[in-house]
Amino acid sequence: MSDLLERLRGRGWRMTAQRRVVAEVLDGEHVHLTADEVHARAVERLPEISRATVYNTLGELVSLGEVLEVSTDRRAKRYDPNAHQPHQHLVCAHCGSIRDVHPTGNPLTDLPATERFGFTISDVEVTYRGLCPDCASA
Amino acid sequence: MSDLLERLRGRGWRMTAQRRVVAEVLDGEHVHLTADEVHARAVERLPEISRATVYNTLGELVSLGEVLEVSTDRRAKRYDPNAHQPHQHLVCAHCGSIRDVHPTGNPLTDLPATERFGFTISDVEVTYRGLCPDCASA
DNA sequence: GTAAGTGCAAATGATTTGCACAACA
DNA sequence: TGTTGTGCAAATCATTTGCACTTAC
Repeated sequence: MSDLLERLRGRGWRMTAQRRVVAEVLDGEHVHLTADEVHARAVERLPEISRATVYNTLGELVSLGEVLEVSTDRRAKRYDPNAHQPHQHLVCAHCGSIRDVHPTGNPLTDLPATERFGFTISDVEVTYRGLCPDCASA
Repeated sequence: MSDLLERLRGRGWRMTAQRRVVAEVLDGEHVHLTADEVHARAVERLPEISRATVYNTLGELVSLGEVLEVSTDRRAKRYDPNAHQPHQHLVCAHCGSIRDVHPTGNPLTDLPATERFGFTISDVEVTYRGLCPDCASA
């Protein structure tokens, strides 16, 4: 419960029914949804919301830095509302589901200059891959 | 130069001109190509090769475990021929290019049982994000 | 000779876009 | 009231597929 809505309002984000619903669907989730899943849940609360609006809104939240875009495979991108706390991802190799896990004292692996090939590094991501309980038992 | 061709022949992979060219294009690369880039380079050597064949062949190399599929964003997947040595990736947030970097004694972060949420973990990936020299200077 | 690979073109799935209409500030 | 957001439908991009043809073994 990080009160995404609160933060957005504080930033002067123009509020509409559709935007509120999208933010509400995302807020506090630790299992990340695809744009289509967000749309499906949004429709439950606001039947006339369109897919395009959900895509636009998600894209906007990403550029505001309030939501992270996570792509793990060629399937749909997933949206992670926990852009604040540093965390890692657990990804199911079979169904593509993603959930957050929290840093366990992992040494923020640093890359020596000789291995940077001129890149300016701004972020390091750690992803654990495996099977989620549902896929493992199927 | 890991001689991908050698290994494939050794595994009894049915060889054709198209498959040879695809394997040759990938072999030894440390900067990873998209399917379309592989196709473009393959066409230079074998003008009549089709995109579908390149896709088929790449998919096959992936299921043989000889090539790794890397997806970092919603752009095209990229193919990494160094499925053997463990390594990490350096990704340009702007143009999407990817290159290998080699482990620098980083402790393969382990995830405690309490943070696994029932997942069976089989792999850990580390990705460095930033800007490549070209995009940084642009 | 025959199973397997290839090319083409059409199909698919996720996401984006153009544009007329509607609604927040 | 004017700028910004919304919905629809059509467009785009990467990738996959169906199917008749060709080829490695």
